[in-house]
Amino acid sequence: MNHPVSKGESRVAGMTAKENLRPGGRSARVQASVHKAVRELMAEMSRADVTIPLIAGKAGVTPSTIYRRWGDLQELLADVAVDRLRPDMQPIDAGSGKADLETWAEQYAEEMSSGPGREMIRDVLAAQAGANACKCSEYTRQQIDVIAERARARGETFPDVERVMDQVVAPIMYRILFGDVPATKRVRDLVARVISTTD
Amino acid sequence: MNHPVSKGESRVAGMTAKENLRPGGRSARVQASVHKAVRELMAEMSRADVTIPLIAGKAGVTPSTIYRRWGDLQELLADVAVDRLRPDMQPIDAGSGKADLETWAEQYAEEMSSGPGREMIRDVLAAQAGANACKCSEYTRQQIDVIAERARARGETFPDVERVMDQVVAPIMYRILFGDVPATKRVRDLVARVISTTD
DNA sequence: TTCGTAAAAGCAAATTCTTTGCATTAATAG
DNA sequence: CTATTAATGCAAAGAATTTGCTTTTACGAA
Repeated sequence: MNHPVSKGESRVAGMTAKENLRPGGRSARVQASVHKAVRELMAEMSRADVTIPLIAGKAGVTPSTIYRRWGDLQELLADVAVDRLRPDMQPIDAGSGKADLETWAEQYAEEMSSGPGREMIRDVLAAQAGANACKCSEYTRQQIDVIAERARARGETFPDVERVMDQVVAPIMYRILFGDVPATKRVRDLVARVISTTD
Repeated sequence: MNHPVSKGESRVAGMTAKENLRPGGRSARVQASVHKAVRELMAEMSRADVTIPLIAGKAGVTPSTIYRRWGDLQELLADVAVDRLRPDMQPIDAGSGKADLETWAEQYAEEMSSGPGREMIRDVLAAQAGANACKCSEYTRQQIDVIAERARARGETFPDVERVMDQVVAPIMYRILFGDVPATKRVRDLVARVISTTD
């Protein structure tokens, strides 16, 4: 009922010490091994069968360490999921703002509607801490921002980022979350509409 | 790992028996008392403190009954949440399709972004069974359908229901889920746009 | 470097939740 | 009314969670 829980990093510190030169302090090492254990376990078994004692065993820490740092399984899974949802590359340059957005949106829809994608989103949204969810939409916003900047640099008009969030990202995510899997055609239509109604 | 779980009603049956004339069979009674217990407990304490043994005690059943019927707390909470998310009335008639939609959307945004609203949505989405989430968007679709039919009966043009889902409902829900609370003005703008771009 | 301090981790016992087999009760069909 | 099937109660066994206390580790200061 009262977790010290400092989420993610606990203090990546300056580390003047002898050993420990590489990554971070002990906290960082524990976090890394726990995250790794979670990813591996999620890959080899059903999410319903992953438990904290299991994770702890695989990560080489005690369960109480995990309970104290993350509070419960939900929060830990959300923490790991957010990590995995961070884009690992810039949006592909397809020649024009519209093509860029189309390419990006199709990939986004595909990744997010995949089995693992849905699970990660669920994990993020299921957690109490809303911060993780915020981070996710922030990642998305940044990607779109890159596309928008690129378009403007080319001298094209491009809709406001928030407009894109409302008219492209939101519908895709809504349908993924509430049952439908958005078809490619639908995604293209969303992009076409937001581009064509750009003020 | 292997729940008989027949979700909701198990068979509201014909009940020829002497007693039991009113609601349904034993199953229905148990479901009702468990749902009631959940609602009451959620009202009087933090969601994190609500446990199955607690619910069972308040509902006058044994924990194993709940485990066998619902599988786990998540599923039970989702089941209760869906119930509470079912609209209890038709959308208000505000004179025109646009006004109807505006009125409905503002109320929807307010209810869903409230504390209890967010919790219910989270509960629904966190559950494994996707059926509950589907039901939710189905409720919404039906409400909009009523508004659309009314508008057409008046001879107005009104956007396709799926367009409204994409351009009004989805953005509202996305922002609620991923951090923002949509302001009234934003909701009005969404409605204005979907109405003004009706083919 | 060495020492002191504070945060984090280990350990283990106590508690609470979850699962399961078996007995019992209730609802339905015949 | 009786047989059958499904659902619940009960209680023991198994896991997970919580917690107090000890030990380790990282970091700052002397």
